[in-house]
Amino acid sequence: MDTLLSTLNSSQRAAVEYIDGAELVIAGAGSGKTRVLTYKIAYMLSMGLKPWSILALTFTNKAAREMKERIGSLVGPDAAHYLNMGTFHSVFLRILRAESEVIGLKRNFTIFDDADTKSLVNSIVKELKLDDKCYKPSSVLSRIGMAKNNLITPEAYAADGSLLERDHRSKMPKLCDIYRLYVQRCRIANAVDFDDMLMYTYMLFRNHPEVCKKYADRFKYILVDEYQDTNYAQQCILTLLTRNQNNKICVVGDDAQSIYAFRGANIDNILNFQNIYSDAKLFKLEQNYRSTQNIVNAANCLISHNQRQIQKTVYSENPQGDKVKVNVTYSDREEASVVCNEIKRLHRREGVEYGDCAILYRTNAQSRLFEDELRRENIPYRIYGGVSFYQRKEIKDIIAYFRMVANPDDEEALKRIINYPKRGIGATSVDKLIAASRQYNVSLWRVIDNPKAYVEGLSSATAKRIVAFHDMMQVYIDSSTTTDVYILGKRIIEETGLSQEIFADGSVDAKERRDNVEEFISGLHHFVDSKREEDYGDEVYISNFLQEVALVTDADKNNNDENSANRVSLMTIHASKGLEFNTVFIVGVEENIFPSPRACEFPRELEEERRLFYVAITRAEKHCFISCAKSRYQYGNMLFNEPSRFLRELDRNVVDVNGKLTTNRAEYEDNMFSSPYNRSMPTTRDPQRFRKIEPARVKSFTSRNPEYTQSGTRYPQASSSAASASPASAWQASPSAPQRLAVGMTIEHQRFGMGKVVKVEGYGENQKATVDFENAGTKTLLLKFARYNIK
DNA sequence: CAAAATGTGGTTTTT
DNA sequence: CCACATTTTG
Repeated sequence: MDTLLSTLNSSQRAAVEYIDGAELVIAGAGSGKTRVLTYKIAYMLSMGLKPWSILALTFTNKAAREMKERIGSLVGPDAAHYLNMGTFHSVFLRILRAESEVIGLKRNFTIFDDADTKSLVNSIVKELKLDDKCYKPSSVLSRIGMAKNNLITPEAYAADGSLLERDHRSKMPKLCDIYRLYVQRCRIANAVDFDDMLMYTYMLFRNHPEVCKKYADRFKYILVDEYQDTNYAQQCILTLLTRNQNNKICVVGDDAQSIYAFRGANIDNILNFQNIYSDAKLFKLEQNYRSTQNIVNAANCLISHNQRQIQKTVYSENPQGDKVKVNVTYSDREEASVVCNEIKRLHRREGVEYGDCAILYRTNAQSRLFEDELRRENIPYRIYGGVSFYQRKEIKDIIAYFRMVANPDDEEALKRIINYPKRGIGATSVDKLIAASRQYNVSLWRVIDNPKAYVEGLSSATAKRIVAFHDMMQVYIDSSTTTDVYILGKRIIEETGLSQEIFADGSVDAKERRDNVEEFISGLHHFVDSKREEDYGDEVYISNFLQEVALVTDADKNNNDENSANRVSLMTIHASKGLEFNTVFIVGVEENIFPSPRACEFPRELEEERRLFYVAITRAEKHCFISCAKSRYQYGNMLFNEPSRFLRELDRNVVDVNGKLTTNRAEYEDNMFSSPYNRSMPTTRDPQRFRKIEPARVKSFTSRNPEYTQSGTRYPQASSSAASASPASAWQASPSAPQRLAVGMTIEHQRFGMGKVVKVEGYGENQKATVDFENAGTKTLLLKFARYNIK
């Protein structure tokens, strides 16, 4: 242990060795924060603390896993295995599961993800007959989320005048009603959302002191990483577990890197920590080991413009290094080109690997131009962010089946799959079922158990199909506690027709989806295997799988495989938190982008943007390039943004500026047409646009004018006999055909080509056929409209 | 039912 | 411009 400690500097060591009480560690960027945390835990273990009495809370699962590994390599894997380590959400979810009865949930409750909560809000808004223009799910959910993060129940919300007034002002006076219903629906569905995990934990501990005591007795020492990004609910839970119980707490963070206020994080938690824990000892880690002096100085210079912060002096004893370079370009395309050229130059002349470079931007939409340019230049790159694996439709469909098996009351899951794959339960029927579920205040699952009893005027054919669906799911539910998730999962995918749906479609587009499903199934296998190993041979059921999968995200994936090796990284600044790169490009540093326009109204939010910029700069080890463009396309039209105010805050002693930090449109236009870059660069954009002629408007006129576009080529279906000369008429107009169509026939479809009829159902208007096409996969056609010939 | 056309709206994001 | 939802069309 002593040799371990001797590798730390004096302040790091002091922070590690203090284990007598509340502790606040302010860890400047690149100051070895993770090292301090891991060594501290190792130190506590060496002092005789039991691993299971330590609780370490992190921001991401990945951080928890890595820390556990590092501690394992310090003190041996056995002790590390017994540490309680994870995100707030994963740790508290486990507790909620164990104590579910106390808070009135069934143990098998499921978790609503973003799509579920959005869909739930949409249906509530519709039910209350509110205007969905005013009540956009995103804004409704953000209000509900804020309420939950601040531990405000629907009742408290309805009683809070200032909240109501605010909702009134923003044209959402019924928000508290939506909130109340939202909570009610979640409970009926036996489901929790992400914010509930914190709020329910708080309620559990506050309302049931004996339960709180039980966990407080278990967690003698609590460590919290990234404390600057915790919210009020998290802080309150910690208070219940520590201050009132005399447990030790150590929080680590950097107020200058608090960048998640938009989702509830409260920087006051770290700023006021010593008010809550008056005896808390403060440690500051101020030596930066990551970056050159110039980079550290530039970052310090920037952040000094913030008022609300804890005083500290971050310094570096690394080489001075190059000055941070600021480059003003004329256009967004030029910016991309300049960045790529610089990457190529560094690669050729200074031996900087592609994998050492990162391009950081404020919003995901900015990645496009860089992507294009990197591809054109054959520079390998990797984009972080975007749609994650578990967000893909095909994967979510499978998981919806799993969720329903684990928790049949899960209404969002049920709605998703009751008619997918198609089983003849249309939207109208589903609406009736849902209405009945509201009317009788029972879950949808109860209703579909006996639909005729709840719903008037349901055709018996439909009722039969609904019951068939119910019974099919019931079989899976019955085997879900005896059959492991891999076996049952495969059965579900095959028997419900999901695999048909995905694998029958031979098109190129579907390839990726098929691959995803394959990957998912092999992931299931892997999950079962590794879980068995971990838990010494226990069976692994669907519920076990769901419990973990709900909290897994792409950011947790290890990106160290050869696939991502040595590629330029592209990501938002938010996603770059905690990472470091030899060379960093911070792009699009312009007013209206960075800071974003919404942030400019309030000083608090502006300070957060500045911290975000601080995070970006401090990712860099050796080289930091900042750029902004004087013109840029956004939403299809040209913008002329000023360079960001943050750039003017950077002292010229540490920053080299290439170009002027002011601009206006006239100046832009002068330069645009004289710049050699813009003349030599072939561009798809018509320079005429700069002269304010709107070619788009001309185009839209033609496409919106049916007489112009379509005269002579299209005829209404009803008069198709009159159109016998047109090419389309070579295809049989349907109405005469359906009676003659039967299973086993081969037809030639106008668009899909040759195919074999595998199913015919319905009568008259609604008759439809399922056809297995040679090249286009299996399709269901409504015969009223289909154009085909019988062969 | 499925594809095409039209309309709309648009930070950051992890759990 | 682009992704998504809704409407129209065959």
